[in-house]
Amino acid sequence: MTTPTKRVPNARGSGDLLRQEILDAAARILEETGREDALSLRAVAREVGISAPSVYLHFKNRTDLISTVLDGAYQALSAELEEAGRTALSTVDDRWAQIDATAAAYRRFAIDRPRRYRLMFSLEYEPSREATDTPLGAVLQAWTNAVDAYLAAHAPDRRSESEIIGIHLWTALHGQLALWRTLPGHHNDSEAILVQLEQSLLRRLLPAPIGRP
Amino acid sequence: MTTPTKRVPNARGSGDLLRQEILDAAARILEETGREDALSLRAVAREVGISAPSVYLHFKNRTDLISTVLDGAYQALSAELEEAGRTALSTVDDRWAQIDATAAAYRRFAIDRPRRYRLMFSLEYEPSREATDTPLGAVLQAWTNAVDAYLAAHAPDRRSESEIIGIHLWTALHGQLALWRTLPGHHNDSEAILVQLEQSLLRRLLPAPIGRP
DNA sequence: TGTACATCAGTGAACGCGCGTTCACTGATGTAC
DNA sequence: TGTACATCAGTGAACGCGCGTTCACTGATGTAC
Repeated sequence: MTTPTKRVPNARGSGDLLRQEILDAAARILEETGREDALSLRAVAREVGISAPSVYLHFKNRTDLISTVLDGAYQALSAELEEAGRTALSTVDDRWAQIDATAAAYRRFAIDRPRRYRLMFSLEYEPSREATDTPLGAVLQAWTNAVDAYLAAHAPDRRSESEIIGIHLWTALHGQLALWRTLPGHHNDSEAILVQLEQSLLRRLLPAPIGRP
Repeated sequence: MTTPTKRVPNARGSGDLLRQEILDAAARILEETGREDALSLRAVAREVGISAPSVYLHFKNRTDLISTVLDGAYQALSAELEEAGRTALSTVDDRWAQIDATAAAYRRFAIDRPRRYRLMFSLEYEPSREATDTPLGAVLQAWTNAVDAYLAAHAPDRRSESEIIGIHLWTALHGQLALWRTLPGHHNDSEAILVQLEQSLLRRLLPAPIGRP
């Protein structure tokens, strides 16, 4: 239905508009249309309504486009994790609730847009840069922060373990998200088993809260 | 260098020979040649030295070929896990060593042939069948068995947790294998950090052995 | 105020590639008479 | 013992597809004189 005429060029100096449109389209594909394999440059161009070569005006090549998309996704993830923790804390002022909310936010992020999550962690497009100080590093940081806040409140003598426990939480929850569909009891595809596993894991990896033996 | 002449057909009634050759070739590609994405039917045919259509004499289509390869891989994995546990047990008669050996075998399986492991658990080719009684189900069973043997020896009152702890071990180790390259300290790509994480996880998820407080 | 020109944003056609699958075939081997 | 024939294992050519990337281009807009 869209007229196949030429796109009206953006005003001069506003070349960044199309760049953003391209990234938005990629996000949309990752949410809805998605193919079974990764994003294709042509599919993104089609979604925006431009010709394929136009993408090269804004990205060096397909790899560049994809890693830009991924950087945005990692940033969105760490932001959502931090935000969820903050909100929980300001609502009920409970460090356990903070961790719990962080885990739930991570689960939602992965389950609600599975294609995006898969692309993020299939890791064919390796981070290549050093882990810290990187959008991906910020994801781990969010976990470590939540754990550290919890330990500070409930087990101050174990704060040296904040990072290792943060790593355990992240990697273990990622593993659950990758494999839960293959577990017995996954029938009808309900997330119930996933929530159970998540709770069980938190209880096993974190020291019990003070005041609730 | 191979003569591009026609392949000498197998003797009558031995059609299964080629079928096995095809599966072997797929395994070889998954170990060495491997492309960045999944196995292609044509690549497998090339590796065997036959024409692409010949594959259809033995497999319904590409999906059928791949899921046959995967079934074999799941079986190999669960067999290696059980074998590692048995060997450790007969060598040192120590239930902790059994679990430890199982984890190490899992790590080797994943690290030594990363492409195979990725294909196995990228799960684009969904198991579709019910989880138990399936090659994939046997993998979980191997974990549960190892944990149950350990609990029977060291914490008999917690044997009801064998399955859930088995699931935690499996999913958590899978998560570590998926993400360890993105963690800080992974520099020079050494597995050291992975081994550390693995040990740390086992200590945190399993009750301490009797007699070693 | 008018005009030549540079610049910018974007296009259409084409390239060569590997893919899964289909089709009609070939040629050796075993079997029936 | 000889021969016609069915069967089996495998082939070559072709299909239509979507892909990433390159190329020479177009046409509107701003700027210099």
